[in-house]
Amino acid sequence: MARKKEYVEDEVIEKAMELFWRNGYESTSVRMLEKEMGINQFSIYSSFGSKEGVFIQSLKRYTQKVDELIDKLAASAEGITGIKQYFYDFIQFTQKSNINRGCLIVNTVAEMGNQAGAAIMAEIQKIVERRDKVFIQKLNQGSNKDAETVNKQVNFLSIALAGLAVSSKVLNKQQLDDFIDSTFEYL
Amino acid sequence: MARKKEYVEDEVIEKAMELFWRNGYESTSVRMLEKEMGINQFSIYSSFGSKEGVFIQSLKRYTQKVDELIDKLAASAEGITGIKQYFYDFIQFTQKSNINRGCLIVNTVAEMGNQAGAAIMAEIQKIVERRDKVFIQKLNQGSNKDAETVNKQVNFLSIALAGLAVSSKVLNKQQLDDFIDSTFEYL
DNA sequence: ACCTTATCTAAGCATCTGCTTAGTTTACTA
DNA sequence: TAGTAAACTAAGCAGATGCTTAGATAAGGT
Repeated sequence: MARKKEYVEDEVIEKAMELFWRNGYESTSVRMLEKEMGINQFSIYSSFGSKEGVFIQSLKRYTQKVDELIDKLAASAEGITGIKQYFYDFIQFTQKSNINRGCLIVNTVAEMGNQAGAAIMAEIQKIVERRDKVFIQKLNQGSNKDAETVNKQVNFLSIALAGLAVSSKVLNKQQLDDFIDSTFEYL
Repeated sequence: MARKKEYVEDEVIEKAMELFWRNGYESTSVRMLEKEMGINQFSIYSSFGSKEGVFIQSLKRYTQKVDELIDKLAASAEGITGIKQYFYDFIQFTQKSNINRGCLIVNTVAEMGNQAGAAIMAEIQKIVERRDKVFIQKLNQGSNKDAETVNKQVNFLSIALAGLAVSSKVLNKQQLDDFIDSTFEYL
């Protein structure tokens, strides 16, 4: 009946994600996407509708990757030590291939703040909520803190992780590791 | 002999700074600067050379403002409590006028990472070094920790502050205050 | 083999980007 | 009051921006 797509959408989104991750949303042009994804602008628009559409799919792909890290934490027998390991895993995840790209989610918050479109906001909240849920679970493991305390600890870890993500763009590994050490010293 | 400028450079830079602070470097166009600064593009280029030139001057103006907060801390009799107050002062400083603009320095790091031009990098390092110096001084106040401990604490505070700055774009005051509480709980 | 339908290429759209330049206006000196 | 030098206005530059569209190409059912 009709012609077949010459590309797999998941594969080209992976490449788009890398580009947005490195450059941010605004600094990534459709021409750059075209080159990196290896498909024509027509195909980009017919598959994803708009530049923002490509970005949202990239965010979804990104959250899938972060989900794997969260899965590992959730499956771990450790409590707080497991969360600490998540921190280490996370900075390793962001620094693959010698480029200081930070975290796509944190980068996006920094770039768009609360002016981000609803679909983007939704994607960000989704990953944050899932992560916080597992953090809470791990913080409760083998102790009986009240909900308020745990809540405050999750809040602390969340903002600490954001700091780590931005800072990873300019600081060295030692400084990041030291920060993680300090963060978990009294937790 | 010649005509007078109809604007004061410091005054128009103040407005440029506000714009960069809200929107970031890339998302701020020369046309937007023209409107906000209230002067023609010719004047912008004759006074500051380029868009980057305007940005660098904006950074300098920003660091002057942050310097006032650091001055207050340096003048304070308090040690660690003084640093905690600096954290509160800082989030208040970023949130003037109900816009969640975060911190211009942290925003710039998030946007450009280590790809920032030398002049921009220099300006960022200048303010960070000055702040860290005062932090160290305050951490040493009334205690005899070894240099390594203090160094690690400054590193911790620096990254925590970055986290606070990004997070201030999407979190509420209670969450930010709770984070500050947690940060200084065991320091 | 032919027709339908989706996918491809590549050129094009209006608008915006950072920056420049020709020509006018202003202020001060001589 | 005439001359000079800087600062103004506003039009314009080439190239980039996000997105669209006309026409060629290919895959399958009949």
